[in-house]
Amino acid sequence: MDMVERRPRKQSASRLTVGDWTSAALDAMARGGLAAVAVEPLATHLGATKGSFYWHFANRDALIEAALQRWETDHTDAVIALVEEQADPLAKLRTLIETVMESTASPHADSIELAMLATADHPHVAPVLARVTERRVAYTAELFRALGLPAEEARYRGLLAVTAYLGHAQLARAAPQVVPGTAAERRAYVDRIIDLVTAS
Amino acid sequence: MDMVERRPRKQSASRLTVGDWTSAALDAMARGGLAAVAVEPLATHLGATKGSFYWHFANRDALIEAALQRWETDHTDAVIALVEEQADPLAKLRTLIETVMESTASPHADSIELAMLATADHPHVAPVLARVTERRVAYTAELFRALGLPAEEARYRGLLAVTAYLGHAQLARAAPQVVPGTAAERRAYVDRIIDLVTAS
DNA sequence: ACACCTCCATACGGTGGCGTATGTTTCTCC
DNA sequence: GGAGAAACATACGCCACCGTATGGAGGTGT
Repeated sequence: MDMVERRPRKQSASRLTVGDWTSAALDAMARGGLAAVAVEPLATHLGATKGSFYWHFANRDALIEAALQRWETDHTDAVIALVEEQADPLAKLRTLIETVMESTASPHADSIELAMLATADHPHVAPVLARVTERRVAYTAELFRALGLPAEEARYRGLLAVTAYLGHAQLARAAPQVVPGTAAERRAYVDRIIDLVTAS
Repeated sequence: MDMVERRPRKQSASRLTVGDWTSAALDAMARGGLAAVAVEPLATHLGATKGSFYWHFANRDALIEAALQRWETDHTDAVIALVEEQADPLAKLRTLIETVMESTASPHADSIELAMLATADHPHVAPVLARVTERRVAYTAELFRALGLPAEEARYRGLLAVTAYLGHAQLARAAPQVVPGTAAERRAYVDRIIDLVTAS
């Protein structure tokens, strides 16, 4: 019943692993949302059939769970690692906001997150979103604390930063024409937000 | 082919109108998103059958279009009317932000909007969202202009305000535990956002 | 009171996806 | 090189929903 990977063996070219299915699931989610994570279309996309899938997973739900779990670990780790390369707290903060705002890291990941927000009520998605969001607020608040702000104020700033990020993501998708078009304008826009959030 | 209402007649109790169906569609959308706008479940919910529906509408798509159109007109009018009751621009701005942030107007409408954001890519939803968002940014920018800010700065502030609104809506849904819990805290939080956006 | 139009119910065929049952291939190991 | 397990393919029944076809009930005008 557990979905752990067996010992790798030789892994001949035309045989799928649990990882292949979860990757395909995340891809599908980035394109068409959680509803696009459907067994039969995925199988067709991978050049296989359902028979393969139901050997690796108990059902569609198990695939969703596996995909979300992998996204949660991969995604948060990647961003934090990128930010922690910076030395001082202010540089970290700027790097963090610039990264998530411009989605330099991965537009793919951004699509997945939008898809998750679009299905925030889903029993498997909700806890993941809750954890990731809480972690983001906490981490950003920590940066503000390192900048010398008191705990309450730092937490508040973290909340504001995450709010701005989420709002920007929604805005860019719901009405791309209102958001600054050129890279330079967008950069100025992000700078402005950073100034606002970091204003004493 | 046109879906205009016929002359009202007597309208016996157990007969459905186009308006009944669109209302039910918006209700369903508030509960389960666009996917919940399904003909047969709606018919059951209304105590009718598909036969009734397909007399009033050409297909499911026509119902979605009608529902979205009604939401667009009703919703935008309601908020603007409420705000325009205020006298000076600053009071208008505060009323606007407080209203949309606290969702005092209608939690029902808020659910519908979240559902629309969740389906922002849908061919019928996308243009509605684009228009509404643009109108919000423009209207808020107009308020800032009335406060004496230059056009470019006003537009930027309007963008920021809408961003904060959307982000807050997403945050409240994706991670309710991170957002201030008590009414007093929430009020302070909103006040703080207003200060930030209106800061010179 | 009869024909007529409006509104709706019933019944049907079609599609897409889920999950299962049961073969069939391919690898592994001895 | 043959047994057994692992990884698939095929075929099936099932459900939910869409859209159509057709008949029937209820108002409407004359």
